[in-house]
Amino acid sequence: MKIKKQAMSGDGDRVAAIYKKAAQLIHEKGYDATSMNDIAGAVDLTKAGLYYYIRGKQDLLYDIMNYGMDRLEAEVIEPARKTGSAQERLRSVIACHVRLLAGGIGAVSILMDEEAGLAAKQRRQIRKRKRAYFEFVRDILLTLRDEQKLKDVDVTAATLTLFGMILWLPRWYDPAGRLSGEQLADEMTKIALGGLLSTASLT
Amino acid sequence: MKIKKQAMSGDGDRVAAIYKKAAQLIHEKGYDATSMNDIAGAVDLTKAGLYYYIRGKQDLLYDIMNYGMDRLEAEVIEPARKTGSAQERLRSVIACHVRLLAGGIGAVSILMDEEAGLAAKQRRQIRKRKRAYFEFVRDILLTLRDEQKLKDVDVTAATLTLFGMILWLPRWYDPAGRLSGEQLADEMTKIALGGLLSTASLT
Amino acid sequence: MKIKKQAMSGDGDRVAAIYKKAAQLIHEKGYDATSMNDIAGAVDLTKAGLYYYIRGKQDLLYDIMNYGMDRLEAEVIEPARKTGSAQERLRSVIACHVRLLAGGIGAVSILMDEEAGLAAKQRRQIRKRKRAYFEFVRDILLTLRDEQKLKDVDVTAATLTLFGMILWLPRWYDPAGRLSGEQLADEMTKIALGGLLSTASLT
Amino acid sequence: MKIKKQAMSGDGDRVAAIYKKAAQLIHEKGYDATSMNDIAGAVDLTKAGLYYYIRGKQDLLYDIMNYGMDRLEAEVIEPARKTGSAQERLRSVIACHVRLLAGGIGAVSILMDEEAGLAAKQRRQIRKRKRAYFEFVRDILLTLRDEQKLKDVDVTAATLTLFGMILWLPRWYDPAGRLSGEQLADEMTKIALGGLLSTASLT
DNA sequence: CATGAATGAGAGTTCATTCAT
DNA sequence: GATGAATGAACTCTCATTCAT
Repeated sequence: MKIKKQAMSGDGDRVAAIYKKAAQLIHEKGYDATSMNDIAGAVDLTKAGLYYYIRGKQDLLYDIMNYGMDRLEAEVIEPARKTGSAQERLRSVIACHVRLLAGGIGAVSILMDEEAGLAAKQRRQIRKRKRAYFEFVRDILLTLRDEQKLKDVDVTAATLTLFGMILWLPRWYDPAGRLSGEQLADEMTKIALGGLLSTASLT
Repeated sequence: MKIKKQAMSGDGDRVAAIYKKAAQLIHEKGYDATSMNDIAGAVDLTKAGLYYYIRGKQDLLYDIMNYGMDRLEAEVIEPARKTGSAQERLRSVIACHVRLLAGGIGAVSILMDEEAGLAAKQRRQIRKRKRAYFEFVRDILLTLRDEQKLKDVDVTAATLTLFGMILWLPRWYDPAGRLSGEQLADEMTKIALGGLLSTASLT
Repeated sequence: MKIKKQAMSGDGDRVAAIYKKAAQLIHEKGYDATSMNDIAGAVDLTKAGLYYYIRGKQDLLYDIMNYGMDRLEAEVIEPARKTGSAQERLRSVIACHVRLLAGGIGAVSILMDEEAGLAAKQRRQIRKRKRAYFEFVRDILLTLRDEQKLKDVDVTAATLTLFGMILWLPRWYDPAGRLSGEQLADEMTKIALGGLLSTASLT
Repeated sequence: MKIKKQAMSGDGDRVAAIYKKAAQLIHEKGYDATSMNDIAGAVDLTKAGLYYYIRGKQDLLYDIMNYGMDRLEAEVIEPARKTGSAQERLRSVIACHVRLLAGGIGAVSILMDEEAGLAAKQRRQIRKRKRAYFEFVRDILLTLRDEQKLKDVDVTAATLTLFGMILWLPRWYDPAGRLSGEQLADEMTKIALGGLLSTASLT
């Protein structure tokens, strides 16, 4: 008995392929500039055929973003949650997020850029999940502050500044370039921790 | 005799008002999602009336971006160029750029986001100017490395990471919020320098 | 005391200059493709300024066409009317019309091409004048037939064929080219008369 | 298996119907004055629906003109090429061209009128084909001159005058009128040959 | 006389979406 | 499952025309 697979589960599912290509195209050209025709063509379907698999352009974006958030939670938040100290948790978040983005998964890269394309209700939903991630990281910084391991900075601003470093990455990182994702994760962790932690706690 | 004013000089010029509002709208909704109707309505004109002042949507974007680059060069690069040490130059760049972005000038915020809307020839022009800014900052880091004041990081990646911190700002900063632009400049300078400079050179 | 001159009378009148340039532009690019801006620019006026002299685009076309008909009547019909024999009348019509067209007067060249731009009422008026010219020439052929000087052809078709030869001229004739208007008038008269008159009457 | 039909082949193809109606409308009202809405309405489609079949207005015109040239070459040049003497070749060209135009095929009637609507590259292409036709006919006249069968006229001017007679036809000929296309071809051949050939060679 | 500013109407074109087959 | 055909709505842009100054 065939069971309908979870979207974008990575198996042979046609839907997964559509989501992947769509996410990639949207990452490259932007949501508005990516037409259903572009997407259909990229997965060898006609525009009409595409609609057998998806409900509409907006829903496609919504699904992609939710998939991106799934990955983010699974590969950034979950590992960090299992990590002992706040400092290690922060290091883990940064390194994992950088690694994830360096992986070039369109769905994750898109996350912060294309909210405007969503319907109001969907946007609210996605924002809630993003906010949870933000709070998760901010809480780490708050803990670090309590442990007097944080530089004397505004915690919210610091969190957002940290996000900037990380989330800017899809704009310039070339997986085929000089630095591997792993190396980049190292470099950026170094910079970010250097920027956030008090000098004393950097050893 | 009436003299044609510099575009976006901020005076009563109608064109300036159009550029300003357009930049703001494009910043808020994105270039594609901002229709000429939106822009016209925002400056109390009909769509057709708008075309009395501008040549077309693409040219409008191009003009706005060039204006944004003008401001960037005048208010970030120029002051830094006059600054003595590389370390001070870096501090100046960060603080000035943050202050400029915190000022909420749409034209500057847009700079990094809407390149796709430009014609090929225009894009090349804008890219050249952006590249010059990137090189300017990268050169500062290179100098710092020679002076052994830089952490042991890949200079290019570090420059781009620094840009991420700064350029992400328009996504979240609220001028009416808790932190003034000046405060934010301080905070972010602290974080950025902490992340980039070797521990020894931080006093 | 200044007296309002007849439009396009050839003197220094501003209106005359407008008509002339407009006619020329319309001849070159077609009525629809010629914008009021084009016309205004060609006579060193703004679009708005143009409207001081003319009532509108359609009326401008109408006036130009009437001027063209005036010239046609004065320089083709009138001379022919004063000519003795039908055969000489025909020769005169052909030669004069060719000469007129070779003169490169836009208003005359346009006559047969831009009727569609007129309002219904204007079109009817212009058509009436054109029809009169057609009848005038056709009557010459009818007379020639009675005199047995015409080839055995359908008179209406012959008249229209004759018109074709002549009216096609503005499409290809270059006043700066090899043939003068006078020479061309000779050549075309030779061909046309050869085509229409019975062999016997050609001497 | 459905095979894509040749455009304008006259069968049931939708595209063919569009080309035909479009050509007809353009012939009647001119290219500029014919809107995509007009064309769409004439084939019972919406403006948007029309774009399923064609690439754009300019390309539509280009395709129509090429089709017109195809017909001209097949039905005027080809038959003449197979004809023995130059004199017979000339007679054939005139008669065939007249017959073709009398057939009321919009695409052929348009050929000489709407070049201005084409893009530069397209115009060059169409001009090349027209020029070839012109040269073909001019060569016939040159041959006739060598055979001393031509009146003493400028060959280029004579060719263009001949074209005038023929190409003017769509302006006035009514297929439902008194004269059949066949009759008209006879009449016009008589006139044209009478006009061009030396008296001696007319028998 | 002439203009700067503005507009309503309409142009060509694209696009997400639908539906019978 | 997938498509060819079609559409309504929206978009960018142009143009003839007007009017206060």
